[in-house]
Amino acid sequence: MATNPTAQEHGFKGRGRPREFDLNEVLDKAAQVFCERGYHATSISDLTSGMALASGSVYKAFKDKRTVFLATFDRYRAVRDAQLKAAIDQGNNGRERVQRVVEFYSTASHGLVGQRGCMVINCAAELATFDAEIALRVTTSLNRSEALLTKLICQGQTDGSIPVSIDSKSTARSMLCLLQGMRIVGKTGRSKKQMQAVADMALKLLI
Amino acid sequence: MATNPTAQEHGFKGRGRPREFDLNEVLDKAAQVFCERGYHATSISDLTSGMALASGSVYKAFKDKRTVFLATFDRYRAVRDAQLKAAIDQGNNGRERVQRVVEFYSTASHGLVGQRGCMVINCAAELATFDAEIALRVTTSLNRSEALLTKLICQGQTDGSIPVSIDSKSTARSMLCLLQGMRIVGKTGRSKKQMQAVADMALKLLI
DNA sequence: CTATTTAGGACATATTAATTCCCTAATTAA
DNA sequence: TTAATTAGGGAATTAATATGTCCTAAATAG
Repeated sequence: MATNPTAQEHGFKGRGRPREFDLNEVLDKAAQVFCERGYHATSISDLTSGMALASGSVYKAFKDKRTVFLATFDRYRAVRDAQLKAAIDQGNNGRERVQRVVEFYSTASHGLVGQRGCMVINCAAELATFDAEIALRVTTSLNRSEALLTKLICQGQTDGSIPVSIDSKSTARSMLCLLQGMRIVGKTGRSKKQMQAVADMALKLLI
Repeated sequence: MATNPTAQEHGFKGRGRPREFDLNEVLDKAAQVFCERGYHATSISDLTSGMALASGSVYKAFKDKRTVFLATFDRYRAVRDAQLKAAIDQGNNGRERVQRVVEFYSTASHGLVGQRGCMVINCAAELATFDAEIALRVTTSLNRSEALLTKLICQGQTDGSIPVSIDSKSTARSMLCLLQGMRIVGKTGRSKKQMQAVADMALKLLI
């Protein structure tokens, strides 16, 4: 019978009342709260209002606040990685793909989204010396970004769009620093034009 | 009459027992605690053990936790600015001075100090969308760093060590992003050699 | 319909952390 | 020496909040 459409979406099987909310949507809302307030300053009531869920429901879906956070972190990264991949796929060679990445970050580093900041970076700052498991996720995330950049640079060196004279690994790491820094500086209110100029400058690293 | 040497140091005047500890030393210790644990996760007892002061003494010297934090932040910046200035003064022209700045950051972005991270950046991440007064200080701090870089680049353009063809402002902003990013990435454990390579790459922005 | 399962939200509790308070000791001016 | 004053320390207080527990209503399979 499944008159509740959301129930079908989630592939609800057994009897009983099906879940009414979309888990991913809820996690996306949680990500906003965590980005704005950080981990420790976020209370359960901040989460329940942000997620539009009652506390009982939160505790039914997750063990505790930390579990909500970890799930939110993973979801945040999955969404961002998908967006980034879509942007990269629009580039026709290594250099253009790196360019797309840089543009992606400059877009994310201004205005309201820029002010909210990146959840990975915020975690690195707030929790890296605090929670080993979260630190590991942050490190993994940054390492993957660095590896992705290295791959794109190598592609460019193969297809001729990036000079083979540069060291792909060091360049990728420098690029990573620049990108992360953009998101930090972007929290303090820079204009779209200013961050675009930074993105253009970033490409100097590829020479 | 002033048998306690510390009393004289602090210019104690009236009658009564003089302060026994050095305020700056205490704030330096507090900076370590705040860097490692962030603002919200730092309890007063974390502070008292870190500062080697009892809670009563902390509240005699400061209004509340936030006041301790603001004083710590200001002290942190003063110390770091002095160190940075000393490094800059060793450069003989604009380019060399920028180089010193970049080296200063690469040194700070590895090992234990690197893992602890920069208090300004950690604050930007944790408190920028949370506490307006702290956000203002973070913004001011970053703006000053950007202005300093712009000044050094202009010096280089005047003394001929940096090409006049580059845009000093955009370059300074990009450099700022790269430097801040180094401190973020440095939190996740990079080697001295790796960060030095990034520092070398950073100079490509000056071409 | 009936049994079953889940959301929602109010209420209770227990922990943790910020702040206050008070007592003692130290220091100094007179 | 004495009175005044202030620092230091830590216990006590208070406030916040994370977490756990109900109960009711809703939805569903059989």
